[in-house]
Amino acid sequence: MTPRAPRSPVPLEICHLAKAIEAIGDRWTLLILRSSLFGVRRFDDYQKELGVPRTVLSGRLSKLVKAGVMAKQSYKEEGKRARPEYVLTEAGEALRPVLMALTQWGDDWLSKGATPPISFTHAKSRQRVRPGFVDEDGKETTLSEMRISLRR
Amino acid sequence: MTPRAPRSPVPLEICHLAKAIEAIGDRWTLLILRSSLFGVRRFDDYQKELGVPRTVLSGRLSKLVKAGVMAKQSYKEEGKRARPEYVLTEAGEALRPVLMALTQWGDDWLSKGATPPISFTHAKSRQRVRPGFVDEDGKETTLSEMRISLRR
DNA sequence: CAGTATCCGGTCTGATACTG
DNA sequence: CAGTATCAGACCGGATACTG
Repeated sequence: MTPRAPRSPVPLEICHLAKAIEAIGDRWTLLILRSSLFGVRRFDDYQKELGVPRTVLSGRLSKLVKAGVMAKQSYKEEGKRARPEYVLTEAGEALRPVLMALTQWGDDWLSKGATPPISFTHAKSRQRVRPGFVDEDGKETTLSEMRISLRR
Repeated sequence: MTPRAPRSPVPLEICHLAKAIEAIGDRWTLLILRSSLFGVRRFDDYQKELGVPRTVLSGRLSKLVKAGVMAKQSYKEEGKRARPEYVLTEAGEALRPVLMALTQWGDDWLSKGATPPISFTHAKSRQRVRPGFVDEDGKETTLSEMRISLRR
């Protein structure tokens, strides 16, 4: 276990985790990202699904666009006029594993015995897959095999 | 890419990701968890490191204890009197991979070319490790090989 | 140290209405 | 549909003070 420390080895101001928390670490933003990872793209669809106040939604989407996590685009369905949509950028899509890991944490620790409503398996082998860490060859590295290095 | 959908396939009320966001998805809570994963345990140490208002810190720690993510204990150093400390439970410790994944997301997308202040490598091979998904044999499964199943 | 209490100005939340 | 406007109330941020 981690020994007691009066403070973290990485100062807050240069910590990339702290920056990530600053960018997406609030309730509505995380819920918006959840919806968009499920394919929701339109303003009113977010609003209806989450029940988020429209003003707040507007602000959060702008912030996500400015942060480069989402992009505002136009799409056009046949015979209908163009409408805006908010889609994940590559950076946003890269959050999928993070939120999947958080989903499984919820499965494991927040739901007393309930069968998860969504589960992740390997398409062919049907084995359950879980979040972990892999090296460049795709082999798992456990926390105890891992070395955490601080830049001086 | 995920097709456009008017709403998520999993209703919010039963979504374990939504529950996880409810439990730990706010700025201060995430920052507290960051510190505690680095070994911070005492009230004033959190307060000094994060600059969080004492009232807010008090509330967040209580909430985390109630949620089973942290525990309030006593510890005693030699020759000093006992003091409280807030430590991660097993559930809290299980968040380490989630926040490590978020850290790497920050490395990859939030910091224009800056060398990460903290990095994760395999202790022996010295290869960089990244977050991913593994099956029961510890072999990586990519997102495209993965099957996402919904419970009916 | 480890909190709780208080105060104040600001932002966020939530509800509803209005517009292109 | 996709927003902006408005408004009351809650919560937050920051400061400071007080207690065991």
